[in-house]
Amino acid sequence: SVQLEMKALWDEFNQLGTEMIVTKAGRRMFPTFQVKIFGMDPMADYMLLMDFVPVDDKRYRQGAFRSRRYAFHSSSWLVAGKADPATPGRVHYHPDSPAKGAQWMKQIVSFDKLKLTNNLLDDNGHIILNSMHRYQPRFHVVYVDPRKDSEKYAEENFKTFVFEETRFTAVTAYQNHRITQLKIASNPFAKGFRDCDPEDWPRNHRPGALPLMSAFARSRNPVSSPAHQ
Amino acid sequence: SVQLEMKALWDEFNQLGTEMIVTKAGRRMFPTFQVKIFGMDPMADYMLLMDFVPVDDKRYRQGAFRSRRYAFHSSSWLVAGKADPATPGRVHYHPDSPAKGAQWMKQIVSFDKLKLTNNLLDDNGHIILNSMHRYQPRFHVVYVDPRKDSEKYAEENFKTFVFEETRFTAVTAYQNHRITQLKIASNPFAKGFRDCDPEDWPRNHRPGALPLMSAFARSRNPVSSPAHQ
DNA sequence: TTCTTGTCACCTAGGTGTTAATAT
DNA sequence: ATATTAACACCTAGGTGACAAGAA
Repeated sequence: SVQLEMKALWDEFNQLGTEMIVTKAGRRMFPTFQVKIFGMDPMADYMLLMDFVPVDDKRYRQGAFRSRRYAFHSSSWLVAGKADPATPGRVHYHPDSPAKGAQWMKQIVSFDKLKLTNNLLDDNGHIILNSMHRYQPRFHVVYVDPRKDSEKYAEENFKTFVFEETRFTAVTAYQNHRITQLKIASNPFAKGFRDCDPEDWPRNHRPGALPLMSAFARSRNPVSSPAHQ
Repeated sequence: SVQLEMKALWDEFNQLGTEMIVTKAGRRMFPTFQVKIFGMDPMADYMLLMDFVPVDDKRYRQGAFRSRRYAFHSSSWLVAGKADPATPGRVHYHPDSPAKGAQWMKQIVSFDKLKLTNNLLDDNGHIILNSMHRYQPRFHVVYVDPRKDSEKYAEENFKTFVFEETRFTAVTAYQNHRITQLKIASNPFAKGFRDCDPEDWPRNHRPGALPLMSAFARSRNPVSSPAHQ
């Protein structure tokens, strides 16, 4: 059996509609997909891997609303048509694969080396996704069968785990400002964009508590004026 | 067969008498021990590991000379007595072990995670060495024998490689100023201590060329006065 | 006197969202 | 109008030798 780590954080994102950035060079996921694993044979070898399947066959686009002077993204997604043709999906093997069950079980397994890209020609082995499409991460455990004719038993040596709260929309830029703020509030690498209570997160964070979000406008670079032509 | 990487740099250090810093928390080696491997069975599993054996049974101490106002370390080592009793030496498994021969051979194998410590009670799995003693790094390749009674064949499944130019003295602080300067000149992490030709190293470095060393005295923090009571 | 320890400024290496410019 | 890209400031994380103080 498998237990999703940081489930509370995943839930919080999922409630807003999780978005993951995709870039040409590859971008890590946040939250990172991490699991605790139970019930393996400690002495047997296993391969751990992830892949990503489309949640539906739709392409999305952003709804928007407009103030007197500015246009803002709303948090609503509109269906924009049929999904782009999906190339055969890549898989990401956990870099420690293969390893013994004992090794996998003795600590949290983290897929923090996994990167998402929108570059169809990527040759870095990253996961290729279409922007503005929704995806479901899947986690697979493969028992390395020592028998010569192990192909025959592929079915029974293979187990898949799906956590629906890890679903997300692939984007090249964040569409929902609340997602942005929650990322800034919870990802240590985005600490530079926080503007309040540097102590209070994530140490004292409780799932029920209100996220420490700032107002819409944050002019970190007051030199440049807002773009509105 | 195995080929030592950065041999020219190792030779340059070895000519001066290589020193490696040991600390309580653990310090990496520089140069890093890296090898290219040839002639493995691409489909077989191998474990790669290193250990460190005393070169002799001596403890060393520094010779010194004295100017009118300051005492300097010389580059000469004096025998200071018999070696400290050696605890059973630890080994460092390359973190990718075990892996297929094909995997090991397709790129340089680097032991950059290996750390040296002088803390006899270290529980981080670092290599424990006695300061002021000389050591010879050794590189071992272990073929993972799939046979049930593999213990019987331990001898033939084991191969050791020794590069004498990687010998060094473990120290808690550098003794030979030329070693310090060569480390500063060639280790990217010490770039902050260079004071000349930031372009010229290591890009244009040739084994025959003179190392880009600065003079003895370098007062980076002019606030504090030199210690000479 | 000689060696060891802990702290520090200064780096490498790379993960963030922002922003302006560009592409579609 | 909307989506993508590339450069950037600002972080995390951790590897350097210098230095002053402490230990043997």
